[in-house]
Amino acid sequence: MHETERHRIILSAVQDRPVATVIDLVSLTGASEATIRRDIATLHVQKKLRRVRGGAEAIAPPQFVGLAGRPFRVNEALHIAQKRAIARAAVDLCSDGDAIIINGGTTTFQMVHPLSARRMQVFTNSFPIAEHLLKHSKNTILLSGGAIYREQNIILSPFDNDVTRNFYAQRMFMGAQGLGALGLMEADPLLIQAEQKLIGQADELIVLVDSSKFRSRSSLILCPLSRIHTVITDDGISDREAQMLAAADIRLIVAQEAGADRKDAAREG
Amino acid sequence: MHETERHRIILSAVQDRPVATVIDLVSLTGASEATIRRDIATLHVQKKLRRVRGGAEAIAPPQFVGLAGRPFRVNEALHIAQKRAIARAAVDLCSDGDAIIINGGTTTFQMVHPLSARRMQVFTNSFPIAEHLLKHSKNTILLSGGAIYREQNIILSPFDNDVTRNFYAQRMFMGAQGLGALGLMEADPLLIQAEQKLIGQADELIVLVDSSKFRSRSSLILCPLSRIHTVITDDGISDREAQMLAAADIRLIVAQEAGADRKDAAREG
DNA sequence: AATCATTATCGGTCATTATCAATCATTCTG
DNA sequence: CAGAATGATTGATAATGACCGATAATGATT
Repeated sequence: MHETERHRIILSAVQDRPVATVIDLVSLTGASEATIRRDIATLHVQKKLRRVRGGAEAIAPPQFVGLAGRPFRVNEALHIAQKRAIARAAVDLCSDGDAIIINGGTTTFQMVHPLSARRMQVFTNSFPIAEHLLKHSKNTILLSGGAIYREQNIILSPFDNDVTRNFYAQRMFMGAQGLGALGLMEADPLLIQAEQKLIGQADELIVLVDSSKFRSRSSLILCPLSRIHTVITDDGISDREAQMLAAADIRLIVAQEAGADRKDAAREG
Repeated sequence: MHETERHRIILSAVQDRPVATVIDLVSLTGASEATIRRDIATLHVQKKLRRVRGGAEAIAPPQFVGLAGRPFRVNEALHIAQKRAIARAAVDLCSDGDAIIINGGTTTFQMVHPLSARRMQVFTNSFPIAEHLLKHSKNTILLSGGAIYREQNIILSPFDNDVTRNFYAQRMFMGAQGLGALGLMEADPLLIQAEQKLIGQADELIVLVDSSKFRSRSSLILCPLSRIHTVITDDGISDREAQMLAAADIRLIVAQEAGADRKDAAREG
C-alpha cells in the first residue's frame, strides 16, 4: 500500500468517527503503528486533520456559536451597526400577525432583536434565528426541514417537496453577498440553493444589504434585479447605486443608524 | 474511551443539568473518578466549564429562559437516573456511521450525552435534541420541517410530503407515555401525530421506557406491540411484564443504573 | 447553637498501562 | 545501487486507575 492510499484511508476514517485511533488505522491500512504515526504527523502539518493523543480527529468544522446574538463568524463584526439599523427597518415593515420568511444570514439574523417584541409567523431556514426567536420571543416559528449545515448555519433539504413549498408569506427577507446591475449575488453554492428554494414563496422579495455590498461582487448570480421588490441598506449608498435600483423599479429604504445624525430623511414607504 | 471523547461528553452533560456530578460523569463515560476530576480540572483552566465541589457546571449561567417549557422540566426530574441508563443502553446499540431516527421526548433527550462522542447521522423532530447535538457533537444532524410546538418541544409539519418521507434508518428510538398489552400509548395527540410520521421510516422500532411506564395507561394507542422490535427499560420491570414482551416477540434490554456497580461484560466498545 | 460523628469529596502518590519519539535494520522503488 | 519508505525495537513520556490521608459538607445529638 502506498502513502497516498493510506492518507486517503486515514482521512476517510476520521470522517466517520469522533477519533480514529492509531490501532484502528493500523487494522484499516495494514501498515505498522510507526507508519501510521508518521502519516498522522504529516497530515497534521498539512492541516488535513488534527492530531490527538492516541490517534487523529477531523478538523472541527467551525463550531457554531449561535447563542444570543453573537455573530456566527468573526468577520461579521464588520458593519454591525449598519446591519442592526437595516434589520430594524426590515422589521418595521411588518405588523403583528404577519407571516414572513427569513433566509439565514448574518444581516437577517439581526432581525431577531426587534422581532422579539412581535407576535408573527416566521418561517426560516436558519437554525440560529429559529433558536433565538424560540427562546426569546412569542412568535410562531416554522422551520424548514433537512440537513443542518454547520458552516452556513442553514437547514437545507435535498428534496424539493418539503414544507417550504407549502408555506406562503407576503414578504421574504434575505441578505446577499453582493448586489449589482446583474442582480443579486452570492458566493456559496449551498446558500444559493437554499435561497432559491424560498424565493417564490413570497410576494415581495426584500433584500437586506449594507452599502458595502454594492461594491462587492461574487461569482454566482442568484436572481436578476427585476425579481427584487425592496432593498434596505444604509446611507453609504451612492446616488449612482440608488439610480440603478430606481431604474429597476425597486423600492429603496435607507436605514439610519441609531444615534447617527440624520442627513436626509429615510425614504420609507 | 479517549480524552477528547470524554471532554465532549462532559461538556454535553453540563449543559443539561445545573451541575454534573463526578459520579454522573463516571457512569456516563466509564472512566474513573480520578480521570474525571483531571478532565474537569483541564476543562476548567480552559474556561470550558466551571469547577464546583462535587462536579462541574456550565460556564454560562443556567439558560434562564430555556426553550424547554414547564412540562419538559418537571418530567425531566422524574426517574432521571433510569432514563440516563436507558438512553445509554440505546446509544450502545449504535455504531459510528449509523443513521438513526430519534423521536423527541425526555427519555430520548438523554441520548444526546452518549451521542456527543459519536459521529452518526441523526434525524430528529426534536428541536432541543438537534440543538444540543449541533453544539456539542460532530454528528450529522437532520431536522424535520414544520412548526415548532413549544409545549411538546417537537417540530411537526401538517404536510405529509416532507423530508421525513425521504429519510430512512435502521433504527428509530422513541419514548412513550405507557406500554401495555394493547400496545404503545401516548397522551398527547400531537405527539401521536409526530411519532406516526416517523414510524415506518426505520427497520427496528426501539422503545425507551422506564419501568413505571408499564403501569401507566393513556387514552391513545400509538401502535400495537407487534410493531415494536426492542424495548429498553430499567430493572424495575416485573416478570409478568417481561413475559408480555416476550410473548410479543420483543427483545428486552434491561439497563443497569449507574449507582449499582454491576460487572456486566464488555463495557468498552 | 455548638459539638461531634459520619459521609462525601478532594489532592497527592504510585504502579500500571498506553502512547510516543528516536533509532536502526530491512524492504521497496526508481 | 541509492534514496526513501517502512517496520521493529526500545527507552521516554503521558494517561489512567487505585489507594490513602486530608479536608469539607452534612446530619445527629446534646
